Amino acid sequence: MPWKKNFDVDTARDRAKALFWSRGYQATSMDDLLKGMAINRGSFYATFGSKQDLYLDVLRRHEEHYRRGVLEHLRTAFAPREAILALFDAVRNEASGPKGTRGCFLANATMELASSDRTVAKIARGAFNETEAFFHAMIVAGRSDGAIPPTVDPVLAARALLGLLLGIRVLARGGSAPAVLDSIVQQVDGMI
Amino acid sequence: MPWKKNFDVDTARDRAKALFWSRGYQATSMDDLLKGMAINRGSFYATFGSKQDLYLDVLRRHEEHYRRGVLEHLRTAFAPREAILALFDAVRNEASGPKGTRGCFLANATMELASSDRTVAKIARGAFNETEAFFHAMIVAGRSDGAIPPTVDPVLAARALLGLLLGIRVLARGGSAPAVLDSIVQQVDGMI
DNA sequence: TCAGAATTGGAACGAGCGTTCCAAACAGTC
DNA sequence: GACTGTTTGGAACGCTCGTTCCAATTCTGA
Repeated sequence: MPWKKNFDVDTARDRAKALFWSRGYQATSMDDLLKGMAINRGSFYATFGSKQDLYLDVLRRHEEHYRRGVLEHLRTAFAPREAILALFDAVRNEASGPKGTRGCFLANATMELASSDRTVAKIARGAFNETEAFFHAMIVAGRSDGAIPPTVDPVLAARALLGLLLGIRVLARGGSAPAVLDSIVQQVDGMI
Repeated sequence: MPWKKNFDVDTARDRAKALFWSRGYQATSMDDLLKGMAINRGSFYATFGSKQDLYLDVLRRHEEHYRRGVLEHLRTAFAPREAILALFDAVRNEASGPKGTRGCFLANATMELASSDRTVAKIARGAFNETEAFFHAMIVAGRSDGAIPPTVDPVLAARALLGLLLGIRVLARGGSAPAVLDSIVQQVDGMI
């Protein structure tokens, strides 16, 4: 029997994700990756295939585990209206923190690659749709339990919230003042 | 005295802008540029300095002439409330058209380069601030002329509108359905 | 008509890219 | 302790990148 790799695949992938997240796909070179992941070329190609394979793998995992997990957590841990506010709050806090200019992994991927890479475009579209569906479901439920006024149109509001969520990320990546992000979160509070 | 260039500098720059806009900075190679601009290396470097110089030049011109021009036009051609709606309408229409996936030049530049290039970050920040100021001024004026209810907070709403504007662009670049963009514009109508 | 000056086209460069390849190192099995 | 099959580290590859350089070309002013 062969021996096991002497590095942790998940750890290496997480480090790669951090690099892709803050620098983007093209601006992250193989040398950056190898140094950041603390492995070398042979191990990299044997384990992850190629730079592109790794990126898509990271993107898919982010999308299927991280993002969905967050929404699922919000769905179960909060009342509908509070789930929406908690999401915006979390994004605001993250954007105001040290890693703020990383923005949103999915939004970054969309802006950089969606117009040239169909796989990325497809993943992004799916993520946007699911997030919109999350907002929609929360608004419908919130109207039922009385926390959200019935004047709020679920379809319209859900899409507007999706737009605001992405907008916050762009502003964050551009280094906007936290006060601007605060205002948007406050506006969401008044909107639903 | 020397002779004149036998290509039009402005035309060439416009063509370069189109390329940068749809593909981004890094993904546009020198060969792409030379072919698209229909000039050759010597002329390029003699006229525009370098790829980076040209990009920053294009970005600055877009920012100082195009974007400011649009806002100025809206300011003078429409009543305050209608100016805001007209802006969103224009963005929606552009995003639904054939060039929709280009997104917003400024937003694209921010996402791709603001975290690594201070000049880009500075230009973007300025543009965002001016756009926010435009919304703020229109809301204040709209409240004065009665078109916008006094319950709308100028600061909060202006920032939310800025967020929505950028969000629309991200969704557009990701290839979202026009109906989603329509909904957001509709939501803006109800928001102010 | 000719000298002067800037443009033009294209060859060439060095650097960096992602990737391939392979000998050496190694863990587990017989 | 030799065999087996992977992993490992690093040299090397071919390609593309942005840029430089220069001889030929082209137009203007004298």
